[in-house]
Amino acid sequence: MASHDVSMRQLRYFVAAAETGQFSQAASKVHVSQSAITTAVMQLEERLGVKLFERMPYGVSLTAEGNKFFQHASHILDTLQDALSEPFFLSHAINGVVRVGASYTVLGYFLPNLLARFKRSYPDVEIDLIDMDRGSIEAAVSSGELDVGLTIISNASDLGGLEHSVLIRSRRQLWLASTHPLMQSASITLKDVAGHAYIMPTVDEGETSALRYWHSQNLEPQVAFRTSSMESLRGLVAHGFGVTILSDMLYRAWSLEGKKIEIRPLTDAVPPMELGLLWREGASLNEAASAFQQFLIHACGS
Amino acid sequence: MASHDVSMRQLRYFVAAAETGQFSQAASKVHVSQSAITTAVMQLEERLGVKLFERMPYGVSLTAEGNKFFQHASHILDTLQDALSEPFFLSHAINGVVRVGASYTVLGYFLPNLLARFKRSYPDVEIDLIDMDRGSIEAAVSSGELDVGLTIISNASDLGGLEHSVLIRSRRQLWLASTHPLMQSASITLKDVAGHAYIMPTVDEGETSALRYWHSQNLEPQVAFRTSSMESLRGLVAHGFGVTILSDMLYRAWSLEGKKIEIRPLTDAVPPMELGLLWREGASLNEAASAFQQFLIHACGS
DNA sequence: ATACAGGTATTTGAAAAACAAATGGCAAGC
DNA sequence: GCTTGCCATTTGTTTTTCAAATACCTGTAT
Repeated sequence: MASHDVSMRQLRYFVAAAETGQFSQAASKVHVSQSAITTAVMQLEERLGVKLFERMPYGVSLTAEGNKFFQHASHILDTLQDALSEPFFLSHAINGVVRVGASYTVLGYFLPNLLARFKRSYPDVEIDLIDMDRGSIEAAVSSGELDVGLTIISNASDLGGLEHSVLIRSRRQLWLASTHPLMQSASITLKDVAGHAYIMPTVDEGETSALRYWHSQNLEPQVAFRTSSMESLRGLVAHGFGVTILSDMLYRAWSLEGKKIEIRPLTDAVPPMELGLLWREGASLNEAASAFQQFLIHACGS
Repeated sequence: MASHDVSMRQLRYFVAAAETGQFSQAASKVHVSQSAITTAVMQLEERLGVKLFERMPYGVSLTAEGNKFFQHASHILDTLQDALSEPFFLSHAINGVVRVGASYTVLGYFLPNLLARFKRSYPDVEIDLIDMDRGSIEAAVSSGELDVGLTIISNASDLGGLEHSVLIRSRRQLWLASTHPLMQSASITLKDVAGHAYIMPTVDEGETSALRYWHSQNLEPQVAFRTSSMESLRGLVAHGFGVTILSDMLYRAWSLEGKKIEIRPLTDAVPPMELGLLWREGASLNEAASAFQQFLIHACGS
């Protein structure tokens, strides 16, 4: 009587709720009534013996345990989608090696899940993964040393000789501690942010890409720290030493020490981060590389 | 009207059927009636538009597509189990590096899934994975160069100074092509196998461990090929060039070219393969290594 | 203070899904 | 040709899921 089994339906509703931050909005996203979401989440919480959401007057927000469960749940739904949408026939026949270059944040935040999923669908394709900066990746793809590259394409100015496809566009938002004064503001502009200590990430050309939109509004961030470590950045933000603006792809709600990091949209049009796939113009990819390319495009498509 | 959503329940029933090879046996395994299994599998087949099982008079057997779907489905159920059974509280706080040594087949066939699952549960633990032979792993664990080792423990004779825990016992069975004459026999002994061409795997001490049980019955295999490549071995078996005896852990129903490989139990008591975790006697593991150890033991437990 | 607006929780009766048990059909082995 | 051990189908019951209405809770504006 304790553990009515967890269902896909519950996971779908839970994930929708986690993604939207509101039960009612989640309800319309998955085309059911709000009570269905409420009930499903309650059943999950009962089954797990853990509160998954903190109920706020304006919606809900994941607890630490909820956040963890969210990782698992999304992974399950992703895997299910792979299982359902695959071209059933050829994938087992494909083998070979794909040489992939990826830049730092792509490697750490974007690829791990997708690689594991790819491997499950194409068990006989070997991925040769190389960690490089954007410039080197572009050069190596051009010269044919790499089959494909994965970079933050919005940092690139000229991609002569390379074909590309944008895999995800990830909105840039303000990261801040729950206790930060800006949490009070209903809406936040870049000018508001300029009045507070800023933590400048330096990985993957973070500084130049940030300054591009700061300068386009004739503003200057008040840089208090400069770091190439995402972990330390998270810690600094969580403890209220400053705020930063980064893409949702890099966002994790919790710092290593278990303090929550909040995000708020910026009303200025800060351009989104674009992560893209590069390959050599005109060159025909081998079968394995082509499968990898198609897989990524498809997995990011919906 | 086409796509009544796939449910966990269907996946559970499907996986049970795939594992047992009989709907009726699967039914009793998951404590439902046989018609429930039939219906669930039919719904899946309808949803996917693909036949998952070949119905035989003595049970069912996965099709190529079914086998593929089976990989995904088991992964989903594993992930769900991780999500439900985790100690929710500490895992996010744990970070550090675990140095793991694993031998060839362990690395290729046992670890990939588990590593991905571990990473999802403990995102801040880094696994430093090193490919070594059994002897070197035992030495490196003894000396403290590695935190833990993963080896085929049934090959070891003496583990002085090392603690160990058997993670899985994997039954050794006969692999053969669907067209092989031995497929006709209702029951097969080692002596029967001695009358046919044998393909001898040489990886991970395959030859010495095989000869151990051959010689204990005063028999000698008729070795036609000797190979260190699992891929070529699979191809040779699938094409009927010979048979081999290997553990279920290494078994995959389909060769790279898409030909099916069958397995049959041996009526002689061929000892199972034992895969074990090694660590240094008396040494206290660091937090990350200990989490890894516990995770493996738990994940293999049920 | 009070009303309101935006959220979540609860109740209720109807619709759909899942179930077990019984029955039917099919093929292999005796 | 009978029996046995499978999977498939049918049937009526039980359980789950659902939407809609309503209650509730909490900040905000009046």
